[in-house]
This record gives sequence, structure tokens and C-alpha cells, in this order.
Amino acid sequence: MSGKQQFDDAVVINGAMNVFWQKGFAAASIDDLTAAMGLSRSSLYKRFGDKEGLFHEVLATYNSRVLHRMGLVKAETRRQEIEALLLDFVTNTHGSQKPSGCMLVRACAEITELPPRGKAVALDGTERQRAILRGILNAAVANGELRSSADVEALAWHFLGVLQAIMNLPQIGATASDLRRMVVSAMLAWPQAI
Amino acid sequence: MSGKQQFDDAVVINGAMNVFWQKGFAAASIDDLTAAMGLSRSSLYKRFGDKEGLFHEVLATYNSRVLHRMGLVKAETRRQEIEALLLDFVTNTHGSQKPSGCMLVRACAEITELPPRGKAVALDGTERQRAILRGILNAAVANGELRSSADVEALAWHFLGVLQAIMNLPQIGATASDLRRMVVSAMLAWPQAI
DNA sequence: CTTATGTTGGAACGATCGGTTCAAGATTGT
DNA sequence: ACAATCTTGAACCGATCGTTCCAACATAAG
Repeated sequence: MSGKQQFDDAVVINGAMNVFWQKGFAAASIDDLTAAMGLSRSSLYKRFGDKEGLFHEVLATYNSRVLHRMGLVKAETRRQEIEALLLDFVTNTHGSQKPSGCMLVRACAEITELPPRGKAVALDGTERQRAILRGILNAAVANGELRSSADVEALAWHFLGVLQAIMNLPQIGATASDLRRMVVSAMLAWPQAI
Repeated sequence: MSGKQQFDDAVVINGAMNVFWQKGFAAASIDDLTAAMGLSRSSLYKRFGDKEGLFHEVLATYNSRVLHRMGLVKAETRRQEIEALLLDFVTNTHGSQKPSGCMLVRACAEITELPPRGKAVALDGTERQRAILRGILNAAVANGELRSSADVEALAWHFLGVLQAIMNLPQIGATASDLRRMVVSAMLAWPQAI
């Protein structure tokens, strides 16, 4: 007997990710997906159950990559850490071979139409992004880099909004230079005085 | 002979707007639209040609309403004008009977899949929103409220990003209070010194 | 009333959708 | 070689999609 799966999970998930990334959930057809995954219809359903199961696994993978990337950023000050995090997504979004925009932001745009598990993983992803930002801000308060009266929740929402803008605005004409200068403006929201 | 249309354009467009607003372009079916418009399939096609023609007209109407609302805001200083504009969309988005989110932002999320005319009117809408913001900022420079070295383009992108965040973040859990406090943070991007 | 136009509901079109099934071929361990 | 498993391609299902067409009805001007 020989029981091993002959295709690579990471490869087929990557293929499906490109499709969902560009088309969203509803508009991505099974034929689109099989073509991009290099996998037969039968194997897709055997491995992932149905379209929603595939979407769930793909978006979870996408989320973990983005969150991992966010966690990698380190800098001397928390302020520089947030700024570096934002700028990282400017440069790594522009000029990539990947689809434009952000799969997670796109999923949130159609969140009311997503099936339950898809909706859950989308909400979880944004919640964890915000948790990372909140964590940095709280560390800054503990550090003394930020006065304790600072509105950490509001700042976390602000920087999450900026992050999503960085992903979205290129689709409506923003250049990398536009975004980098936008980040400079957005960082002014960081309270100056201690 | 009697040549007048017996239904009200504004009414049927409003009905279609609610559907496109909530479901986007692709996921909105003709049956969804006719039901919400109170119009027969035949009349829809006679009046609007096809689904794309209807979408085009609906989004154009939506855009003109949003732009009109943006143009109404007046305040003593340009800074207060921007802030009032942002806060206006916080309160008028929350607690409304209208669908959540923003039809235009949603259209931009699926912009790569939109038919040509739909894509064009979506890009035009965001461009004109940004033009309004840029106009206020340029007026501030002319006024002396903003130093002439200020990066007006970057600030316009920034506030457009905040505006879109105000429309989107409620769908992932942001409350009206969160958004109002976020606006306070975002407004700090306005350069302080003259 | 007659005539012209607006409107309707339903039937029908071909196409595509997500999902299931199955027989044939490819692969791997023993 | 054998046997077990993976994979494939294609056929097929019922449902829905956007779109077209048409006969029946409503409306209003002449």
C-alpha cells in the first residue's frame, strides 16, 4: 500500500490564492480554481470538501503569512516599528507579481455574502492584525514611548485603516511614492509629546 | 399617442442601489434587482439596456450623492472642514437603514472584474472625491492655513484612505465611537505649524 | 372608440454555476 | 508481479445566470 498525497498542498493553495485574491469568493469559479491550482476537479473536492472549505483554508494561509510578516518587523522605537510595518507593505505590494489589492480586504468587502466559515476567518484575520497593532501601542505605553492617556484603541483602528488603504489605493491610481508620503502623514497621528 | 414613462427613475434606481450596495455587481442577480426596484424584467432591460447599463447609472447616481454631501460641508477653517466631512460620514453611515459599507468602495474592491463602463465610473468617483479633498487642502495653502511646503497630494491620499476606512471598518466591528476617536487621531496628520 | 405606447408576467434561450460520480491510468510500497 | 491508493478527465446533475421575446393588459391622447 502507498497512501501519500501526490501533489503539494502549498502549491495548490498558492494557485487558489491567486484566483480568490483577484476575483473574490463568489466570482471565482471551480474551473478558474482547478486551472490555477493545476489540480483536477475530483482531487479538489476530495482534498477540500467544497468551495467554501478551499476558501477557508486559503484565506487562513493568507492571514498567517500577512500576520507573520507583520510580526517580523523590528525597530528601535515602537513608532519606527509601526512606520516600518506600513512601509513594508508599500514596497512589497507594489511591483510584485502577485495580484493587486489584498485578499483579506477584498474578503471583508464582500463579507456579508460570504459563507459562515469564510466570514469567520476573515473577521479573525482583521482582528488579529488589529491585535498586533494594539500590542505594539501597548508596548509603547509600557515603554514610556507613549503617554498612558493615549487612545490606544483609536490609534489601532487608525493604523489598521492606513494599512488597508495601502493595499487598496494602488488599485485606484496611487503610486508607491504617493503611499510612502501618505505613511509619513499618517504617522503624525502618533502623539508627539510624552 | 402617449409617450411618458410610468415609473419613477429615482425610485427604481434607489431600489437597484440597495442591491448593488449590499451585493456588489457580479453577485447581484437580475431577479434581486427587479424585486428591489419593483420593476418587471422587461422594463428593466428596455430602460437600462443591460445589467452593466443599470450599474453604471446607479453608481453614477451614488457618486453624485456622495460628492454632493462632501461639497455641503462648511466650517471656519479648512482643517475643521475636513474633520467635519469625515465625521459626517461616521454619523451618517452608522445607524442608517441603508446597507453597510460603501457602494463605491465595494466597486473598487472588485474593480478588476467590473465591465468597462462600470470600472470607469468607479474610478471617476474616487478621483473626484480625492479632487474635493485636494481642493480643500489647496485652499488651505492659499489661505495661509497650511504652509506651502505641505505635501498636498499625500494628505489628499491620506484623508481619502481615512474616508474609505470610515466606510469599511464598521463591517469588521468598529463602533461609531471607535471611528470618531479614529478621526481625531487621523486629523493629527494635518501639519501643525505654519 | 381607436390607436399608440408603456408595462407586465412568463416562457424560453444558451451558458455557466457548484457539486457528484465513475471508470481508466499513474504511482508507489511490498 | 501484485495490490492499494492517488489522480485524472469527462460525463452528468439540478440550479441559476443574463438576456430575449411575445402575447396580454393598462394607460392616455386623438
